[in-house]
Amino acid sequence: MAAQTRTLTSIAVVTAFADIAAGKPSPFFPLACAFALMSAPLRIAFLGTAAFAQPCLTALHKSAHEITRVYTKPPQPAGRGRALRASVIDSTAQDLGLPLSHAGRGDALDRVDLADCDLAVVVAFGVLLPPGCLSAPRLGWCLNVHPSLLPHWRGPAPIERALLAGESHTGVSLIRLTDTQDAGPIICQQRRAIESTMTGPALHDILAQESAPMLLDALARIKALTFTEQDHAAATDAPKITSADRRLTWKDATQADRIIRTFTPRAWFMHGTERLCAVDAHMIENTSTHRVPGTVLDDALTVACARGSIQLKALQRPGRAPMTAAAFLRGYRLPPGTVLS
RNA sequence: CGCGGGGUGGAGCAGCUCGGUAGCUCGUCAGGCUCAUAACCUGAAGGUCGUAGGUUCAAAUCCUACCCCCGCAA
Repeated sequence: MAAQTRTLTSIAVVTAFADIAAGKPSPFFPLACAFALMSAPLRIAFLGTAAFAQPCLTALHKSAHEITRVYTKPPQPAGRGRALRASVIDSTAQDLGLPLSHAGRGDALDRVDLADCDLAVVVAFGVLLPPGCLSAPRLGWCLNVHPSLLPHWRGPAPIERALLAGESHTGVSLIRLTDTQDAGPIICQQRRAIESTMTGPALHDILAQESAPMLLDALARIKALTFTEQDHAAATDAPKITSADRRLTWKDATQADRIIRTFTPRAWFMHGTERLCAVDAHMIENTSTHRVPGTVLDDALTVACARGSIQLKALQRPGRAPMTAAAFLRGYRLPPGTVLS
């Protein structure tokens, strides 16, 4: 495939130039331009860690481009028991048989050598690249995939922040890396509507899937790409998610619904000393209950909020599996009048 | 060795501290009531109590090891 493309390009270009040199219009000229713009396969270094990066890595591997090396964060203590766990990209790269290096904070990052590739593609890497790396690839820059419509939601949690803010749209941006996080000039963006029932994990997967063809398309046009400076004045922040962000407050049913959808199944609240997770819910609009926010209103687990109310459809208590409200109530007392906090 | 919870008929749970006949809310099946029903009444089927050892006259319950599931925190 790579060889064929190169050969066709050569033939078209040579023929076109021969014609032009001979002083006659060439029918091959447009073809030559097309092939030249399409460009040959690239040698690419891939830097990624989180699951969001997986579709991009897989797509690159299937494409004509050559992945010179995959860089990912070293295995970190994670999960129960704090055993070392390899990143998603770590295991994916191994499955695909790609050359793999670990690069984390500090000196491990110095081992990132981008001089051997045409371009570095950075997706959900989780580590800021040292300034020296940014221009190291042969093309002189690094490409970053970011799951938001930059300059909105710069930072580590753009998907969640967009959903929590009740945005009607978000999307994926391809940018050139600069020394300021997520502030580089934009190559292209793809908008994506956020339906009222969208959940965080679903949106994450959708954007991850959609980013792969965007990336391939940009690589195919690599020599014709244009860079548009971000409107820095319009930038918004998407800080890391904390446990407090996932807690329900019963202030506003709309906001409670967003929190549950964004963080399902990890949105939580307290019942006495028990910490319960709200897995799924249905917002009930325009109901002014005048009850203490957090009060259970009926046998169907409708909970009063200061504004509106919300019905919990599925929940989970610590140590137990998630279950429907009906199943939950069979073994857990949560009668009307109970106040949750 | 980060902290912690759990595994009991098909579902969700109680029982374990203090060993002594398998319990609750449902579901399923059969029958009844009803114009009718997801409602109500009556009855029935269905369980090696995660696995393997140990202690004991006797283990869901106490002891040991192992398997599986989950929450927190990172």
